[in-house]
Order: sequence, then C-alpha cells, then structure tokens
Amino acid sequence: MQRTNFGEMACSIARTLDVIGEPWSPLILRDVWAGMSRFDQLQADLGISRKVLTERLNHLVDQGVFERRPYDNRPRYEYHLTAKGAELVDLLMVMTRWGDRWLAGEAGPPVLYRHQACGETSHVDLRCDHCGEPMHASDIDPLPGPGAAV
Amino acid sequence: MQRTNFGEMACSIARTLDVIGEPWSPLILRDVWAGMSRFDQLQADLGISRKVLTERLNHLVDQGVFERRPYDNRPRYEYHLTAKGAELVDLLMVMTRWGDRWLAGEAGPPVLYRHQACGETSHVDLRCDHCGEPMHASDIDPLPGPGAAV
DNA sequence: CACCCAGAGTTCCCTTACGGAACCCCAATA
DNA sequence: TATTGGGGTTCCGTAAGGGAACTCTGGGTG
Repeated sequence: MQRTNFGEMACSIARTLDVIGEPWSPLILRDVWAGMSRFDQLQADLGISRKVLTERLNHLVDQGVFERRPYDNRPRYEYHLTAKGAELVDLLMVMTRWGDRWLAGEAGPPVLYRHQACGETSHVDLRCDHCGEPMHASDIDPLPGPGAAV
Repeated sequence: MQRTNFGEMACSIARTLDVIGEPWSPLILRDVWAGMSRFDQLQADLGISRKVLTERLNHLVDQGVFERRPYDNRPRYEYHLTAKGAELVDLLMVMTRWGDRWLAGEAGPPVLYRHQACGETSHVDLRCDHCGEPMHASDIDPLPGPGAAV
C-alpha cells in the first residue's frame, strides 16, 4: 500500500501514529494491557491474521512498547507492557470514554473501569498538568516549539 | 485489503477506531481543529491523495465528527468540528503528550500548547472524573458493563 | 526410538486499499 | 468565449490485509 511514513513529520501526533496507528495495534495494546500475553491467545481473541499479528508485535517490540519475555526452555515468548507502553494506555482510556459517550447507545458501555483509588466506576477527565483546570480542544492555543520544522 | 470491521465489536476502543482509526483520519482531525477547513488546504498540508481525503472526509461527516458548511453560491463546503468531533480532540492531546515525552528527542516538542486558563504551556493530565485523583493504566480494574456481549 | 502435540511463527495466494496523476464539473470572472 | 479555482472522480500500479496451510522447535508418551 506504500503507506506514507508519518514518523518523520514534525508532529507528535503523526509520530505517535507511526507507533500505534496501524490497524489492530490499539486492540493488541488493549489485550496485552488486559493481561493477554501470548501469541495464540491474542490471535484467537482478536481474530487477526497471524501474519499481521507477527508484524504488529515485532513493530511494537521494536518501538519499545512491549517487551518479549521468555517463559519456557523452548523459544516461547510472552509480550508485556514496558513503561513506555503503559503510558500509551492513556490513549485507550480516552478512546473508551469517547466511545462510551458517543457510540455505546441504549445498551450502555460494554466494559466499565473501576478506579482503585476511590472504588467508583468512572472515566478519565483531562486536566492541565500545571494548574489542574479542565483542558480540552477549545481551551488551548498552539505555539511553535523548539523541535518545530525549519 | 478487506479490512476487518471494528465497529461491531463490543468494545468502545474498537468502535472509536472505526470512526477515526483509518490512516490519515487523526491528522485530518488535527488540521481541522487547527482551523483548516477546505479540501485543497487539507490536501496540500497533508500531502494525502485526493481520493483518500475524499473518502475520509465523507466518513467523518457521516460519523458526525465534522459538519459540511456551504460558504459560497457554488457547491463549496468547509469542514468544521461538531461537538462530537471536538471531544475527539482529547485523543490528539493525549497523543501529543505521549509523542512529546517519548519521541521528540533532543530537539524537543515541535508544537507547544498554551492553556488559556493559566497561560502556561502544558500537557494534559488524566484524572478520575469522580474523585479527581490520577487515573492511569495500573490504577483501574475492568468490569463487564451493561452493553457487554452475551 | 517413533510418534504426536503445542506454541509461535512463516509462506503463499487472493483481494482490497493506498498513492499519484490525470481528468471532470461548475460557477464566476475577464 | 476562454480561463481559473475549488472540489472532487477515475484509472492504474503496487503494497498491505485475510486466510489457510506449512514449518520449526522442543517436549511428552508408549
């Protein structure tokens, strides 16, 4: 498909897409986060082609999102989140909130998340990491940063 | 490419991917959010094929993320965010934070965002919308929800 | 030792989607 | 009447996804 390479754009959104933007990657991340760690387990749960799953796992390991952990004398590996990968899960939590709000319909959300700190089932809320006030699309102005393209 | 249809899975992440998961869609959303609204403007900025841009815009309008606004006597349209689309921008903000943190390298972030409420350039922070404490991958437990598959 | 099994890929073929360039349509303008 | 500009549409070549079959490795079992 000779896809355009997003990784070289001067944009953190495009670069992030280069890591998890390919089809299936966010769902693989979801499953690994949920505790699935083995190839056949992922393949069966997602119904993804084995070829594509291999490609995605290799890419996510190369990018430092997953680490491959041997678990047998034989060449068998489990996939686990790295710190870098765990922070990517924030993305899934925001997707969950949006999907729950706009796409769940009458049936309601398929999955609920219980926040361990307070015990309630809740969603994430985006706040400014400086002042703590809400921070959404219309609350911010973009400025060129140090890594801006020439 | 006979891509698998994510929209029918009982998962808000998969359903959200069905809306903006296709290649280019998040970058189109970024540009429209940044104020670009016309076909040729988007096409030139992204370097996307006109065919694919047409397909993506149609899909995003169908999904209620953008609305088409006529701006001339001729059949000319601008694309603007709906409320549904504006909330999707939260996703871009989280992608920006992750990309800034893990992929920007020595050069630093290509774009900074100034939070209007406090005037500082900052990132988003994910908090529980119930108790206000931080909410990340390891702070939550999934439970089946009302819309869970049978 | 021979055989079978399980997990994790790998290979092959077919179909579909992307990229790029050329082309089209319409209304206003010169 | 010819031109221009915005917004697509069409066509072709190539690469990526889907699916099934095959391979490889190292146990267990009889």
